[in-house]
Amino acid sequence: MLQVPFIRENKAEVIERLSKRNIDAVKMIDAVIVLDEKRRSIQAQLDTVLAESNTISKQIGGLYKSGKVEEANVLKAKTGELKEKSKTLAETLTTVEGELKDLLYQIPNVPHDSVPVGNSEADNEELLRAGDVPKLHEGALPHWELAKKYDIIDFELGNKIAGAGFPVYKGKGARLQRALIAYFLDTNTAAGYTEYQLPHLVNEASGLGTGQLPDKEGQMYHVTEDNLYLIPTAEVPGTNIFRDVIVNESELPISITGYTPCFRREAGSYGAHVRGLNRLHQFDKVEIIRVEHPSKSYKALDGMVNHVKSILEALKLPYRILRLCSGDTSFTAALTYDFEIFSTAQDRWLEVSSVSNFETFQANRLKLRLKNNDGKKELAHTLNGSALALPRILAGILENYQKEDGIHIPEVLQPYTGFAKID
RNA sequence: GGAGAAAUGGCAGAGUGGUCGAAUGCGGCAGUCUUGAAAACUGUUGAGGGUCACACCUCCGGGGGUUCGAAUCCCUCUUUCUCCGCCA
Repeated sequence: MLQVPFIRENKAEVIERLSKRNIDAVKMIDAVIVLDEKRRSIQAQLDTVLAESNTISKQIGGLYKSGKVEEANVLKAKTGELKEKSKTLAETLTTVEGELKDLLYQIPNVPHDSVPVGNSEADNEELLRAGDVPKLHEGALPHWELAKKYDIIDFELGNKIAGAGFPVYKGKGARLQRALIAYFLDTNTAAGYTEYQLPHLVNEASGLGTGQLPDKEGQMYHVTEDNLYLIPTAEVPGTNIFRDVIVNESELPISITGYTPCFRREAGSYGAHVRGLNRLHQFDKVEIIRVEHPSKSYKALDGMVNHVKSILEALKLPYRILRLCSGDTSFTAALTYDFEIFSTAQDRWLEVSSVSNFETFQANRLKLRLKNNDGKKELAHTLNGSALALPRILAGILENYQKEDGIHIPEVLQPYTGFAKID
């Protein structure tokens, strides 16, 4: 959520920057300013009425004490009118505040200056391509075939138990999943992130805090009985640790990591591109989250990018880094870098991480503030990224590391898997 | 799930209808003292709205009500604790 004072003071700039997202924000921004003025004017009127009413109440108290009941009753009669007035004003205020909030919920974050203009993923800017694409033997298979051949992932079984998009990992497949989670967590904690285990269901306030609600309501599984949502990413419970929190500047940066399963309804996805592990309703992910001082958040973002890079390099997977274009950058993010690994067997790039700076967009909804060293309060910046999402990493390992005699496990993972080959 | 108790500032904890945004202690911050530190002492220290700045308004778990006036009374929801039941 953008900050109203920022919108008010930088109206033209906000509209200009939002236009990068192909949004004509003129009407919305004007409406925000009008509603905010209305809000403040009504607030002021209400305050005046309440002030008068408070004064009279105090006088009545004094009169009663000195036994002047008659005079007190005269004043009492006066308060009825004030009460009516304040009630009406308070109702109007609630309405206007609601309208303003609804409107603000509809306005996405303003993209960072470096974000290239574009409509789709085709316009994303490739910044780096690294790692060797292996030459596979004749008859190399895509991961869903490999999964069947070595009996490590059973998609049909998952289908039976839950439905499409809920794979069952077994044997060395299950162990490899566990190894990846442990390896990622160890790597992240070694880099200074504190490990958390977080709830997998969250309440409505948390969904609003990080921006999944109301914008992406249909993408989350909703447990209506208890009004809870299954998390689509650890970003939601992880970032909401800091909802309604004021941190001291000296406590920054805050760096946390956590493994969670992620649940996504993926309404509207279909076809060959969602085959196998490419798109799932339930998958595992290790997330990194940071809370930063605004002056340091972009440096932190670079640090996170380098961290993810180092993991992919350790796994020896061919990858590239993209700077997402305005059309592909999510609603809440100001700047996002995507990591993709190249799957030789599928001959396509697979997204494995998305690292974003949300600046104050989430913090404003979360009311996550920092008290700087001068004692002044301002909104903090939040960031997060995957380090990493499992399914496509697994797909990449299976496909890129396949040899005729089986799938060779990347060296760094072997201490975690306890085996060097799946055959 | 049943019975009872409770929810107040960073923490602990007073406050049961008016002068309470709220005693006191701890913690935090600043200062005095000290070569420095500790101790001791002094001062200061919640959040939001509003204003150029004040004034002023709101907030004592959430929501609603009674009253001229609510942290205080009533209703309701949530959460926590104790006991019982069930249970990985």
